[in-house]
This record gives sequence, C-alpha cells and structure tokens, in this order.
Amino acid sequence: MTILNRDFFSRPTLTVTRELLGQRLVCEVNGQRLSGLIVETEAYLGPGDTASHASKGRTARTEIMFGPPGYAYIYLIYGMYYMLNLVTEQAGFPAAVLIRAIEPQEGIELMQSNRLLPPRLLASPDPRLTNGPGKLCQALAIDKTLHGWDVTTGQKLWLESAPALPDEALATGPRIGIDYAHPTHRSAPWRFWVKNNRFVSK
DNA sequence: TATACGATCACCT
DNA sequence: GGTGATCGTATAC
Repeated sequence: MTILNRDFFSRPTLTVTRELLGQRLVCEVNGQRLSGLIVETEAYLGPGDTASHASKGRTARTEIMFGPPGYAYIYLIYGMYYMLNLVTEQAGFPAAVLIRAIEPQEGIELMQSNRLLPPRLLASPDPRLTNGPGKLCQALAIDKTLHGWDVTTGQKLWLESAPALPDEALATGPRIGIDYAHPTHRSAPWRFWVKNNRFVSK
C-alpha cells in the first residue's frame, strides 16, 4: 500500500480523474478508519471550464484550487451538503477532481450512523450510503474543517493506491448538475465511472 | 445591505 | 416526473 503523493495529483486533470477510479479514499475519525474505493469522478478543467467555480476567477472560496496539487477543495452546496474535490495540476492553474461516489470498505457501521439511514437498510452496504458526492461526505464525516487539507500526509484524509482498473471496466459521460455551463462544457465527457458498480450515483 | 442561486438529496405523485 | 430544505457565496445595488 502506498499513499498517493503530490506527483500523482500534479498530472493532467483528466489523467488524474481517470486514475482515481479504483483508488481507496480514507478518512480517519477518532482513530477509526472510514474508507471506500472511488467509483465515480468528475474533472473540472481550469479557468476556461464554465462548469468550474474557478471560471469565475480567483475568490476566497476557490483560492485553494489556484494553489499546488494534492489539497482538498471542500464547499457547501444547497445550504446542506459538502462536496469533496482534490486539487490537480501546478500552482496557478485552477483544476480539481470531484469525488462523486465510493464503494464502502471500512467503517461501514459508522457510515450508516453518519448517514442517518433507517435501520431497515442495514442489509449489507446499501448503495444509498455513498452513491453521491453529498452522501459520501456525510458518510465519511467530511466537512469544511478539512477544506485546504493536504491529502498527501496520510493523516485525517488521504488516498491509498489499489489495483488499477482496466479501461474496459470504465465508462465516461457528461457531468451532472451543470446546466448553467456552456453547451460545449455541459456535454463534454468529463465524468468517469466504474461500469456496473452499484455505488455509482443515479 | 439585499438578493438569487447552486458540482444535492429525500420524499412525493 | 416534481419540489422543498437551507445557507454561503457572488453579484448587484
């Protein structure tokens, strides 16, 4: 097992978006590991991508995206859900990958209680545990306190390498929830997911 | 200072 | 298929 380092995140964003699939996202809360394999990601490709918050220019919220790679960009959406992004590429170029879904591995019972799902769903990890960007943050207790966190340290929030997935196991398509973006960016196939994985978002 | 809205989700018909 | 929740941020005034 190795922890994904800054070199991993410094590469072209689409490469990172593709290669994050299958890697393990780990969050440690009170000494307990909560983890899952990444099964869905989206690329936000810099200042020219009208779907990206960074296209509005440098602001307090998006400042972290303009910095060096390997840091967490976390923001609140719709007043109640957090989104986890990982900053990519070199400092000065604002790009990131949104983590949209994971397949739970460790700490499933704690994820269950974090998500406040009804007990009847306890039948083996229910897909609703982590099959969406807001859901996985709630399950792993990821909130604004981790905004700007260096995810290459192996503490609190980090990524561990797992066996690479072959291209045949993956699919791509347009990103979700960006109707406000330019048509070119709205239709670009910058969302990646693992085929036939039941934890991919609806 | 005021306003509009969002990289979502749960619940409803 | 549709809608309400709920608040930080960006933008307008």
